[in-house]
Amino acid sequence: RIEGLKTDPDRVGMRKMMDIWGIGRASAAELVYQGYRTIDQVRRALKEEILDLNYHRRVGVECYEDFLEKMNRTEVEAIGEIVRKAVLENLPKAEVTIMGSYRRGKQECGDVDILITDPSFVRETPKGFLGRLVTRLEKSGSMAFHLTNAEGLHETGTDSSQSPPTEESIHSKKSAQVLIGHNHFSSQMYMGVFNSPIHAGKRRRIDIKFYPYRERAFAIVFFTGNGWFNRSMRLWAKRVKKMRLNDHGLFPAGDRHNVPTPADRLPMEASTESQVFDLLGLVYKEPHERTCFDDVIGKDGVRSVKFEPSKSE
DNA sequence: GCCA
DNA sequence: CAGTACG
DNA sequence: TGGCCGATACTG
Repeated sequence: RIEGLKTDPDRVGMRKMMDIWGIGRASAAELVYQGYRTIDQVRRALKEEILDLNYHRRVGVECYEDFLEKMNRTEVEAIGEIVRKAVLENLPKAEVTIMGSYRRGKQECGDVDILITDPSFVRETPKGFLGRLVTRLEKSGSMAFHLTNAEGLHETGTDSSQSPPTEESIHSKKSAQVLIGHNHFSSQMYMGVFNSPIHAGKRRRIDIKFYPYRERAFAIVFFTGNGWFNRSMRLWAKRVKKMRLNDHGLFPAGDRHNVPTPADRLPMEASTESQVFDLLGLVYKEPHERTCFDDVIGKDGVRSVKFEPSKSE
């Protein structure tokens, strides 16, 4: 099925299918192979039960147009404010900040990214907080759909609050992944759909993440982006500094013996973005300057970057 | 699909 | 595990 | 032309 689908209509169809949240290359190719090239064809097939999609994808289809629409900063701020209030009700000392393209100063934003930290939670996050937060937002009518099941989210398995996309269930499977290997950093992340407080009926994508206070500098860098800037920065960290960067910290690259569990190998400490750049020997860039791969520049040096592919290992 |  | 997502 | 981040996080 990866064969002769090279015609233009197929390319266009692929494009459209991939515009559905939750549909990537593989699934789009499959849909096109099955003859679906427009959102209306998908909706019709869904209604006639000729086609079946999982819950998250049904939400994606349901909100297709809304998700392709951009928001202005005022709307993003309005949504951020609603979330901030809800957070402060329970954690009065929490810091709630709008990240993503909004923080980079863009006039038009595709979604709302919210970072939550609290000086009271230095190395952990309040268990189940995000789930409870979202449940409250749901009760007050702000949440339209959930795209992840944050722990602490209205337990009762299949909930009735979600009506729209053909009902079914969302049973949360307590995957046996609770072994080692997980729980390393203990952050909380949530992805969902918010009812616009500005444009009635419009649904907006929202991501909310709660990080331990001591990880905040790294979390801020990550959540500010943009994506290419992050990738470039991580590549620099690995190739030039022999370290590994992610949203939880900057760590010395582990050897093969060392098998250091993230918990064991202590990360470099940083409490501000500037410190993260310093640790990496990079010229500090304001959020609005982080627009592409080449915006990552070494302090003492001209080279934008071309960090050698370090042939070995 | 993006970019060196 | 593959697929998708986030920046 | 050929690589391409994250010991990412989540779902099924």
